[in-house]
Order: sequence, then C-alpha cells, then structure tokens
Amino acid sequence: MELAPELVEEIQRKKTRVKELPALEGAEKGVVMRFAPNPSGPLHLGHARAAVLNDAYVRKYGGKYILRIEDTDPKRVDTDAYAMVREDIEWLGISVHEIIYQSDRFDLYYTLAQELIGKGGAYVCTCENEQFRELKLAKKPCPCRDGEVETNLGLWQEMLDGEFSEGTASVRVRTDLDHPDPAMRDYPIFRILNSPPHPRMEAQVYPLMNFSVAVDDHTLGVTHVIRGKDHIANTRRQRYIFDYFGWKPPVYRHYGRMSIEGVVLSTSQMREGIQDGRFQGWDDIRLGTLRALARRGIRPQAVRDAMEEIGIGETDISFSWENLFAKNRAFVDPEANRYFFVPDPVEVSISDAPEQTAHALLHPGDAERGRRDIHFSGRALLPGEEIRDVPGMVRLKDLFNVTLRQEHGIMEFTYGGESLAVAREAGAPIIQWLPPDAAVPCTLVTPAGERQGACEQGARTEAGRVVQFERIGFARIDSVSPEGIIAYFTHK
RNA sequence: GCUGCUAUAGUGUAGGGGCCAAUCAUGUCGGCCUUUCACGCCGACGACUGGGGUUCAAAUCCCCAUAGCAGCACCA
Repeated sequence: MELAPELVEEIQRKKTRVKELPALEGAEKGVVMRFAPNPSGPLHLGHARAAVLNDAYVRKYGGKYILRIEDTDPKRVDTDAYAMVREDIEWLGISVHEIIYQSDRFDLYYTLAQELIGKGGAYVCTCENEQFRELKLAKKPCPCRDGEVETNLGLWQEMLDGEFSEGTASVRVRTDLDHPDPAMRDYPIFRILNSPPHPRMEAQVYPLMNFSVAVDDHTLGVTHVIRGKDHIANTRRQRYIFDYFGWKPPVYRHYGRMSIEGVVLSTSQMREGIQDGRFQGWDDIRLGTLRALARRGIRPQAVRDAMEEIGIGETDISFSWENLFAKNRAFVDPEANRYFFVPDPVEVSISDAPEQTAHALLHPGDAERGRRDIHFSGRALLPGEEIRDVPGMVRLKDLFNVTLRQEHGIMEFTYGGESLAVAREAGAPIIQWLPPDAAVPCTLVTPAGERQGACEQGARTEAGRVVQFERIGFARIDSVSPEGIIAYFTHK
C-alpha cells in the first residue's frame, strides 16, 4: 500500500514545521537586511543564528539580503575565510542578493569622516589610551576635544597622509561626556595601523566598526538589523552617527547570548588547534563549525529549523544538541539506508547452524528500496559486548537464534533454531552480525573518540551519504577505500 | 565600580491583565507497533526566580531583591 504523496508531504511538514517568527515593526513593505561576519574563519553555530534569522525575515517579508564582509581589521582577516564564509552561507541555503566588502569602501568612510569632523561631530585625538580612559571615567574632556574644526580637519588630513604612526592618533565621535554609561563617551571611529597589511587593499587609516557599520547600514538602505545583544551598546553608539548626519536608523533587534556546550567555537582556539595538529581541520568533528556539522551528516535545513525555533528572544539560552538532532533525525531517518555495524567484533563459530542467506531491508519503511543479502556459512562477527551474558540467547537479526554457553572457560555458540517467537520469549536481544569474509573494516568517528568495527559491504556504495547502523545510530560515510570505511557518527 | 539587557518544565519555545490549575517541540519514563535500543502511535512526568505593590482580577503592569549575560578596546 502506498500513501498519497501529498499526505506524506503533509506528515513530513508537520514533523519539521517551525512556528512563525514574531513580526518586525515597519516590515510590511519589505525589508533590507544584512548578515555581517568578520572573515576570520569559517562560520559556526553562533553565526548561523544571525545568518538564518535575517534570511528568514527577508523570506517572510520580501526584500533584500546583503552579505557584508566586515574586514576592517587586518589583524583579524584570514584570506581563506572569504571563500569559506561564502561556502557556508551557500550550504545554509541562504539567498544572498548582494555581497559587500567593507575593504572596498574605505574612500566612502574617509569622505564621510571628513564631513563628520567638519560638522564638529568628531575630532582627532592624540591622547594616550590610558590617559583618555581615566578622563573618560571621570567624565572629563581630553585636551584634543576642544580643538577647532579647522585644526581637526588638518590633523585628519595628516592622518591620511601617513604623518602619524600606529597608535598615535585616532578619531573620536563627540558624544556626551556626562553620559551615565561610560561606554558611550567619545568612542573612537578611526585608528592608524601600520601592519599587518590588508590582504585586499592598502591603508593605514582604518575605520572602526561603529563607523563603518553605521555608514553601511545607511548607505545600503538596511531597514532592519538582527544581531546579538552584545551589540546593544554599539547600537546606541551608532545612533550618534545617524543623528549627526540626520539619517534614519534601522529597526534593531538584539537576541540573547547563546552558549553551546561541548564544541570549540572560538576561531582563534580552532586555528591554534589545527596548527598544532590537535584538530584535523576546520571540519573536525569536535568543532562547532557548520562544515563540521555537515561532515557529521547534519542537514542545513535542520540547522535552519533549529535557529528559527530559537528565534530572536532576548533571553540568554543554551543551545540544545538534542533539539537539533531531533530535527535532523526527521530529515535523515526516511532516507538513510540501514546496515549492520559490529563494534569491537569477535569472530565466533556457531555449531550446528545451517548455511543460509539473510535478507534484510535497506529501509524498514520502504521495501521497494531493495534488500541486503548477507550470507552465513558457519562463522560470524558479533559485537563483543553483546555476548557476555552466559548462559543466554541472542538472535542474529534476520537470521536465527544462537545459544551461549560456557564450557571450561570457553564460550560456545550453538544454533538455537529459526523461531523468532522463541527468541522473544527468551528475551533474547536481536543483534547485528557480519560474515567474517565479507565484512569491511570500519572506523566510526565520534566526538568522544574513534570506535573500531566492521560493517557491511553495501556501505561502500554510500560515500557522502548518511546511513543508519542498526542499533548504533546514524552516521555519514565519510570515505571509502580498499582498506575500509571511515564513518562519522551523526546522532542516535 | 559604572551602564544596560534578560528571567515560563532538563532544553528550546508560546502566552504581554480574566479564555492559563499555562502552548508546542524536544527530553525522560511506561505501553503499543516492530526481526534496530530507529521511525510511528498512545499515555505519564515536568515550569511562571523571590518579595512587595496596582487591580474586582497578575505568568502578563510597577517597584525592590536575587541570578545570568553583555558593554565600559585605537576587535567585530
């Protein structure tokens, strides 16, 4: 019997459906949104939230999604990351309408900086860091603050001409020294950097994010910004720039902090670990990168669903792998072919057992997909930990029953008949098994470590796909070679 | 220290004065189905941080406390 396709689709949609996102103020006529990562490494789960949620809103309201590469700090630019970020965005299935590189826009930043200084909204500051900090905390102006506009314009030109060296001059926005929040007081928007060189351009005067972001959000027509609440202070700071220029700021939403257990998320730690060989690469299973998830067999749609469900709440949350796995299982279970994987295999001889071929379905819910034929002729590979209970009985799945006995310290395995009912009555576990001569060495890589074992020949045809090792869990077949198979554990 | 944001079951989420002895998902437990401990189905468990106030009525509004988080970088 076959279900109507619409019905199947309906059921699947129900399973993976996510609730509707909360409305955004002023979004009815469409939105322009952006995802603005720093190209210091590949995207990880933390990025995915911003990337996906912005995309979800663009889909909901219609409009434009801008991928803006924020590469205004040459110290934090990894040239490989430009490509990795785009690959990761593509993997997530996000439709990007425009890609902007901030490193292409320095002339714009310079022009507007000059304008801002000309309005008296910013000034060149040559104070030492520590000194300024103390003055700021005391709500006192630094000597540079009182300079004439003309003087500041002159100093700004000197900055551009390379007459200041690194760390000796900056541009600050004139805000409000009495502001109760010290973070608001005359914050910097440009700095001088002599090294390292920027991989995409030449510059010594670099904008800081609060300036470049404000300028770009305005000039690119961004209507709504969804970002983490670590940017709340930045939003307020940027407000000063919008006000000086008379621009209308976008609508902001700041979601709460998301902690993620069990994986390395810090780009610098990841890079360090890769360099010293502790991690295999950016897709090492112990990392929280999207490429690591992909390698484990997590579907992008599962990540998207998880992020949309989490939404834009301002509460701090802890990311739940269980919830993500449940979403992924819904995608993967109907598709994954089933195979036997025998961990820590022990080869045994089963006496009195008739030679025969077992027939197991590739998928228990879809007989039409075909079957696996596994031939038994006297000997079998069994999971070590399943044959410890003696005396006892196990049933080799799709084959027959085996009774276990111990005689003079030696394990004995005897044919126990074909009857499934007998096995059920005896409470015998139904276990996976393999013929020794047709078993493929298989390493199952899990976050906790590698598990050695053997699996069916059929898994050789599944490279790149997710299968289910019966009674073990889902796994992505990572590589197939004459020596064997390497599989990455996905989840149960 | 100063400033700000947040607070619903183990986790995520809905609910923004009465319809809430609080939604949904996930999880856990039990049962059914099943030659996988998967999937599916049925059932159970499990929460409004605390204290004041406003109101006929508070998870919902206000105040305080507590806790968590963030910012006070010439990072983003």
